Amino acid sequence: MTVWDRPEPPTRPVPLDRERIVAAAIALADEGGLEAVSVRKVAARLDAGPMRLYRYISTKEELFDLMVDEVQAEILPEEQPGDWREALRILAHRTRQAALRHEWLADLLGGRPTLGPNGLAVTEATLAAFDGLADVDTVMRAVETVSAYFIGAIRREIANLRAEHATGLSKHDWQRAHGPHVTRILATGRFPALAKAVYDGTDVDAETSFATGLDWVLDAVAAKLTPPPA
Amino acid sequence: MTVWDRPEPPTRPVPLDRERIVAAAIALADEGGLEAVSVRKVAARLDAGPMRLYRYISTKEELFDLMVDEVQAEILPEEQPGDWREALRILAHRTRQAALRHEWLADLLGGRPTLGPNGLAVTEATLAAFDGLADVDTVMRAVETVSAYFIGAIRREIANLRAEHATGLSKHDWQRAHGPHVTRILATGRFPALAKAVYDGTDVDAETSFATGLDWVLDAVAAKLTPPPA
DNA sequence: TCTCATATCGATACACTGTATTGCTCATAT
DNA sequence: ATATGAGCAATACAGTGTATCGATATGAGA
Repeated sequence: MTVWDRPEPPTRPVPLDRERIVAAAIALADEGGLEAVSVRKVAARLDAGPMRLYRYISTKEELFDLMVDEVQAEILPEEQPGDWREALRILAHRTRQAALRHEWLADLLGGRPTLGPNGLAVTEATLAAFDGLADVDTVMRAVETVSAYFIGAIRREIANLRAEHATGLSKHDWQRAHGPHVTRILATGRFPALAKAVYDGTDVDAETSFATGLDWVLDAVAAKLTPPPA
Repeated sequence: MTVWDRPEPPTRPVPLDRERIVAAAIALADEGGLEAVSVRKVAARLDAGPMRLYRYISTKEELFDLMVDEVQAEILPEEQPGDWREALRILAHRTRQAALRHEWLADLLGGRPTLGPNGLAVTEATLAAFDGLADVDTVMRAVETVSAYFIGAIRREIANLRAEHATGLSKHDWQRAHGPHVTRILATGRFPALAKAVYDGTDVDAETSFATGLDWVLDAVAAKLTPPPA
C-alpha cells in the first residue's frame, strides 16, 4: 500500500476548554450583541461541532454566567486602596467601563447572582474595604445600595446609548427629541415638568452624570457609617 | 339547497387591538416568564394567526415595550402627594410591587428608554414632585439617581428570588449556602470578608433592605436639595 | 344593486435557535 | 490483541421571529 493509497490520518479536533469557549462567545457578543451569541456560532469560531460545547456547559445560560464572570476579572482592581470610599468609587467606574467595552454586559448585570470565582473576588474586595468600619449588616446595606445604584445607572446609560445609535441621531438631537415622537408629545403640553426638563436642562455627559449620582450615594453611605455627633 | 347542505357562514376573525394583544402577552409572561412569550403563543390565546399581530406591532421588541408601558399604569400613583420625598418613595415601592407581581418586569426594567404614554406620565409625575425645589439639572440628577437605585435593587431582588425558587431551598438556606457551592468556596478561607458577611449577617427581609437603601439615597438627595447652612 | 379596489388575513416558507439522542471512532487499560 | 470507555459529529426535533403571497371579505363608487 503506497502513500497515495493511504488516506491522511484523521485530524484530531482542536483542543477546547471553557476559557476558549468563553473568549469566542465574548468576541461574538462584542461584535453583535448578546443575540449574536448562539451555540452554533460559538462552536463555528472554534472549528467544533455545536454539541461539543455541551461537555463544558450544560446550558446556554451557563455560558452567559461564564461570560459575566470573565468580565468581572477586568473589574477587579489590581491593588486595594485603603479608603472604602475610593474602593467603591473605583469598583463602580470599572464596572461602567467594562460595560462600555462590552455593551452586552448591561443586559446581564444584576440579572443573576454572580457566584463565579471572579465575581466572588470582586465582592470580597468590596466587603474587605469596609473592614472594621461598621457592623456586618450596615456594611451589607452599604454595598448593596451602592451596587444597586451603579447597576441601574449603567443599564440606563447603555440603553440610551443604544437608542441614539439606532436612530443615528446625534446625542444632542436625541435628548432633545427622540425623533418626532417625543417632540410631538411634549408639544401637547400634557407633560409640562418633563418638557421643562428636556428643554431647559443642560446636556451633561454620561460620565459626569454617573459620577455625580455615585458621589451622592457615597455621601449617604458615609453618613450612615459615621453617624453625626449627637 | 337546504340549510343542511349549506355550510355555516365563515366566522369573522375575533376583533383585535393592541390592548388585547398586550394583555395576552402579559398573562403569558406572568405564568411562564418572558421566554414564554412567543408571537405564536400570544396569537393562539387570541384565536388568531401569528402573522396577524404584525399589523399592530412591527417587531417582538415593540410588544415588550407595550408590556412595560402597560405595567407603568399600575405604577402611576392615583394622587400626587405634596412631599417630593414621599412621592419618590411611593414610586419606588410601587415599581417594586409591580415587579413582584410581574417578575418579567425585572428583565426589562432599564433595558430601554420608556417613551410610552404611561412611562412618560410616570416621569412627569416624578419631576413634578420637585417643582420649585431646585434647578432643573439638580432635579434631573435626583430623579436619575433614585431610579437607578431602585431599578438595580429590584433586579437583584428578583434575581435572588428566582435563584431560591430554582433550587427549591428555603430563603434562609439559600442565603447561607446556595447549595454546596458557596459553602465549599467559603470554606477555603480565600474570602474571609464574604464569609463573615454570610455567616454573621442578619437575615433581613427583602422589603426592609430595599426600603433602607432607598432611605439612604433619599437622604442624599435631600442633602443636595437643601444644602446645609454654611 | 353590482363592481371594483383596498385592506386584512391565513397559509406557507425560510433561516435559525437550543438541545436530546445516537452511533462511531479513537485512546487507553488489560 | 482485545475490550472498554470517553469524546465527538451527525442527525433530528420542536420551536422561534418574520417575509412573502394568494385568497377573501369589506367598503366605496357607479
